[in-house]
Amino acid sequence: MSDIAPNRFAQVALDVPMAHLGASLFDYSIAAAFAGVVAVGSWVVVPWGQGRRVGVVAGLSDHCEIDAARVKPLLAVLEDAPLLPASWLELARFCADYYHRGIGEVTLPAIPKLLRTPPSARPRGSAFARARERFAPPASARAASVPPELNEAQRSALDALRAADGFAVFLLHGITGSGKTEVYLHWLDEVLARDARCQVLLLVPEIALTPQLAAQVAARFPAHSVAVLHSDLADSDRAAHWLAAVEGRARVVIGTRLAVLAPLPALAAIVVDEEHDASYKQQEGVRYSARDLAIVAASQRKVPIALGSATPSLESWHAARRGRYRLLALPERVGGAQLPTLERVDLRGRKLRHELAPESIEAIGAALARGEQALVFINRRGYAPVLACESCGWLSRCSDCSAYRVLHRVGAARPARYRLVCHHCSAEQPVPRACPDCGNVDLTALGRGTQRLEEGLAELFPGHRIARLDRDVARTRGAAQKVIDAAHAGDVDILVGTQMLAKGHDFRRLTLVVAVDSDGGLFSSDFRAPERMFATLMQVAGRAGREPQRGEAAQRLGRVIVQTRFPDHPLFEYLARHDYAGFADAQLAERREVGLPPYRFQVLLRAEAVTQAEALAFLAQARALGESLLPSATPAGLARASADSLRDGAVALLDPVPMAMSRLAGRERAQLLIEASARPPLHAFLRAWLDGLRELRSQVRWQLDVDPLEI
DNA sequence: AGCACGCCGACT
DNA sequence: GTCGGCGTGCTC
Repeated sequence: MSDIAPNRFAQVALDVPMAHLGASLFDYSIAAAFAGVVAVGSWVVVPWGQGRRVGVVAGLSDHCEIDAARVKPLLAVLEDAPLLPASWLELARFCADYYHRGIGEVTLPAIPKLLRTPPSARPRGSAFARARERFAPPASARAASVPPELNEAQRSALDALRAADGFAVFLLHGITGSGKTEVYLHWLDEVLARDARCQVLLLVPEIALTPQLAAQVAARFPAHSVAVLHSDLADSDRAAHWLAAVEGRARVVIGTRLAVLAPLPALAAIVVDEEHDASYKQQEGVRYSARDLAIVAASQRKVPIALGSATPSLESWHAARRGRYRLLALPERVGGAQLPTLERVDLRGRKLRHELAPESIEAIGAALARGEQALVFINRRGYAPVLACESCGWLSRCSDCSAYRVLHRVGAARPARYRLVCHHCSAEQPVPRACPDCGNVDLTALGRGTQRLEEGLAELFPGHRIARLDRDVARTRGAAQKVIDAAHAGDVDILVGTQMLAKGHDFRRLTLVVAVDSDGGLFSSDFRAPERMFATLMQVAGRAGREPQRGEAAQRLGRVIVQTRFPDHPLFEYLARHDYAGFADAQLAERREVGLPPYRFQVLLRAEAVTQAEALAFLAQARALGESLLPSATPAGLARASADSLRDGAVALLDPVPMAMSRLAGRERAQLLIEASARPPLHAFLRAWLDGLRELRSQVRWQLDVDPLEI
């Protein structure tokens, strides 16, 4: 067996926060005692500086890269731990390469903390044994549920999915209420039945909002154990569910973006629900897109993947239009329900009461009179976005961010108590008794958020039950669910809230949706703002009038009122026609015209420092370095206009600029945009550039964001 | 990021 | 005479 020299060194992946160093693979020598035990995928304990750490063996070799004198020996192999599959290391390697981070920065954070603590630092006994013992799949909320009959469109989507052999990407475009979830569940059920050991992965944007989803899935798959993975789990539960997934004991894994990096040895199919949702993109550390990684995983594992949405991301829509993804359409609501009608209310020159136009107030009153529910949507939490002194012009600016502190009502005490809160750095302060600049005691709350709207609605509709749902309400464990349950039970007449209300809840008595301020995304400097706004409004609108109510032959038609100052904006035309495809195609045409994703690939180099000048100086230096690495055919000082005509394969570095939120938590931030028309030359450039940037040894903190969502 | 080692002010 | 300020440099 061994005419080959034995492997004497292990390349160990460690999570060492040395971004500027670049590497995260370290060589350790393997003592004879471990020679037969250590394999690629083993968990090992290694010395690190003064202490010890758990790492993952990513490679074995008979020689090492550094001075033999510096190499230290492996201290232990965790034999109780499951061998991490090669397929997982392959995905992690892709992730590390694509996002230009160390393999250890990708692999180790994907492992629950409890399982990667060096054994000596833990109480006696194995963390693995405890985690195995602890695993308890979510209890199904009700008895095994009977799958509902599928309609024709759902059946033909299911037919396409079940015919998939090997890797294929499906984009399931289903309007709100068209029963996408049923299609996934039927499909996954069939996949699980085909092979008694295989596993399926279901990714959702925010599991914390829908704890009932796990119960629903558990009820549909009573024969299979379900593991749930998201960041709100207690450490011990996270370890238990993760281990059950890795060891193949859990056959259904449902989770948020972090679940895409769970090692699933027998993966057979993936679903990404609400694939357009921005929360799939990690916004700190390794800034990966879980949706994109899920597609890579499916491709590497040669399994089918379904992306579902009523408003797909333009990236996915484009891929479907090009034929790279297979488009499956669910154009109708289940049960023959009609889509709501959409009306625009022109706010220009109107007298508003509590931010509501007379038409909106009248419509809410009419819905209430019929015993129906209304939803009032406003994407701004708190009481008022800013506190102002009208005599001297003082505004409640945050001392650490380029933003205003938002006036928040705190507690339920009477009279009301308030605080000023920064939504960016979370800094809080009491409301000043008088203007800090001029001493004026009459400070004015400008504008309205969810809390003030709730107050206004109580005044407009006395005697009606009003409930609010936003991130502030959801902060209390179980509170969001309580509001949702109350709404379902019919104990709420008017729901007020942010987009949190838009996600996936069916309120059967809800027939009216009022979007209070819909203009935020129309003229934003962020080119993705219209896409996000369209998706949010479409989703909120989709809450209205979904299914015929009990004892009713026909469904009551839902009604959506959009309050706007730009009623003629094309976005609303598409929205009124429920024409996602028209909107998406128009947006794509614009993006192609000006050279934006998905026609162009973008990467951001972000920098933060004590002063804006330092951050910009670093980026200027980085840019000069970058220009020197590019072929001379690319002229230095390329401006946006000429970047539009980026020739094939070229990479362009734009001017460093302060970020839109230039100051955050006391640090000044700036960024430099890199654009390219093809990925391979872009990534080749980035590799060379990053080597140079690390050499700069700058004191400025910097990071790369590949495929940034917010610019 | 930690946590060393390494040279200059106020204390038992 | 020491305890300790945080400046720079390393971790296979």
